[in-house]
Amino acid sequence: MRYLTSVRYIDAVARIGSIRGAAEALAITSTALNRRILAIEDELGVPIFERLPRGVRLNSAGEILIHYIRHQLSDLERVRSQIADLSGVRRGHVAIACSQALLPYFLPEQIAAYRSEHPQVTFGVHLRDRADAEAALVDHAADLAIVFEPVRLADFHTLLRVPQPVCAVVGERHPLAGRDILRLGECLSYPIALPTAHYGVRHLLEVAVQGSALRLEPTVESDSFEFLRHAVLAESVVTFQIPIGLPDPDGQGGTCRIPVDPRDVPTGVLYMGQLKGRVLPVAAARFAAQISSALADRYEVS
Amino acid sequence: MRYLTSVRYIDAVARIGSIRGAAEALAITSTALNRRILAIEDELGVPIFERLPRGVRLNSAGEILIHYIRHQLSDLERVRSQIADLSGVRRGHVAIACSQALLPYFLPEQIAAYRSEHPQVTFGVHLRDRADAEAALVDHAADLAIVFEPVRLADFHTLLRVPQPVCAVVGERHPLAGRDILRLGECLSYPIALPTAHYGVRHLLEVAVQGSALRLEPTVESDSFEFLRHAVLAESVVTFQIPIGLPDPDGQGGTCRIPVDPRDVPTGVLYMGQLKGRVLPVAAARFAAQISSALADRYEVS
DNA sequence: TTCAACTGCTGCACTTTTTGCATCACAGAT
DNA sequence: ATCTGTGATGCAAAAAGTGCAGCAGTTGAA
Repeated sequence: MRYLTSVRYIDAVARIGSIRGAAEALAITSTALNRRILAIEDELGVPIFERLPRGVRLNSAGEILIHYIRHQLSDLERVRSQIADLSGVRRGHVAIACSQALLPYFLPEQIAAYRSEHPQVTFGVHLRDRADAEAALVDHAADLAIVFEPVRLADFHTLLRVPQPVCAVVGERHPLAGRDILRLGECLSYPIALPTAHYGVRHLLEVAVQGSALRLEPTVESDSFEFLRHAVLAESVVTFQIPIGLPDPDGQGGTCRIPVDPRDVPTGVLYMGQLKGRVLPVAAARFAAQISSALADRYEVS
Repeated sequence: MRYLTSVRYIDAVARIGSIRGAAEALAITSTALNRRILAIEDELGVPIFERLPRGVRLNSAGEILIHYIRHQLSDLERVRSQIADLSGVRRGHVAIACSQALLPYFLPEQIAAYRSEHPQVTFGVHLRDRADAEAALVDHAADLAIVFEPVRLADFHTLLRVPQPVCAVVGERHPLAGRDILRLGECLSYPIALPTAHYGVRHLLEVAVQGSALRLEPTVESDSFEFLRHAVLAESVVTFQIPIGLPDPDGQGGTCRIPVDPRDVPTGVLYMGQLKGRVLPVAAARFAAQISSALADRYEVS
């Protein structure tokens, strides 16, 4: 929609933090962009950017305005997708911010399934930790967030909660392989590979050993869940992940998942949510519904 | 804001129902307006108006769009007023849809009080019956609605409820004058003047006589509360109104109000509310707060 | 029917707005 | 002091929007 170019420009300048930089990204000259901003500030009667030696930054009036602008822009997307829906075609774009566990198996399958029904819908999948995922919702960079054990929930409207017990993952020739359930102590008697500190699984494990005689002494640490899953194939270590990030229990490629006794490690929760107060575009809402039902089939949800 | 001219035009066309008519109202030529609409429809990919022999009307895509547009326009007003508030000046416009009872005393006083504090704020006061007041909220023609006993509350978010017992109003020389409380039967033994059927007070009275031996046989009917108040001065009739629409009990100009026993006539409720899900501009929100506290001082509120 | 009055739409000339180039003034980093 | 980055501005070209006159179509009354 042409008539919103000015506000798109403001959004870009706010994100990029410099008029010249945003101009380049928008493929126009800085002159045109600068003039549009001056014009808007003139109409508004107050400046919305403070000019710094290294660029511009929103002032408080600008902060108010940018919230309005981003709502306006994403509402327009919703309206367009609703209107497209009227004529039978479902189109649109769904932007998802999620944690690593969703990347290898779950989301690719779900997106493929959705796109086979509605090929006009495009997807964006962005890896974000818990705090950044909520931030992405707030500045409308994402429609949906799927995160494990989120910290704060101020602007987060929960659509779904899925319990995810922490599972030990071992190679199929590891001594623990084939067990039905494990006590945490058993796992920790072998060399372990852990995600780095700020991830949800690590947090749950830290909580678990708190006040017990057990200690977490990882031989390998990584911020890549994919690396950890492959580490158990390469050497005889135990790592911990949540079910949704693991391959199907049948026919898995050489790894073995065993739930850890919930008496030792509290069960984590995976949350799907959206920005509080926002109305999602048709495509995003329907995709969220699909995810909900897919998760309900696999796990107990609430 | 210049950049919203196109959507303002669409709003006008939708309200007026004809391009040429709207063009005249907007002080431009029909050519320009027509072209803007064609351009928007072109960008959107679908028409938003259906062309009728006598003008245009929104189609279903247009209905979706107009909701978005009106939200956008009124949100901009809120943003502007919030930004103005940052610099200390409270400006803006408050549009109120209300029933007749608010017009003679209450609203003029309240608006005068508010404007003495914030002269930059302008007001619009629109007489609407209960259904139309809610419609005015929905299409953003009003920020606040103050109505008596509203019928449906689908898009209405109640901000305040004030009980308003039905009062008999008589001239100061009427036989009933000076009483503290009246039974309905006493009133109906005199000639009565009533509001026409669809008003709240009339409705409460109709309910009251339902299934009793009493009957409402008005000698005068009017849709003007002002006329009814003056009727009791001109001849010896009894009429019925709610307290907020009556002059101060002390020093009133020749009329006398006496509550009707609530055992006979159920107490009505005055509602103040806004459009559900909307965030009001600063001025409207503060005015609503002032009204709330003013009413809380006078009546029991909930 | 016939005609007037209304509708939305369109080609062309004109006006207004927006854009881009070259340049300036300023602030921090080197 | 120099250099590199920033946003702002005068001026001319390009683009977008506007108004006039006139088109085709429908409705409703004579």
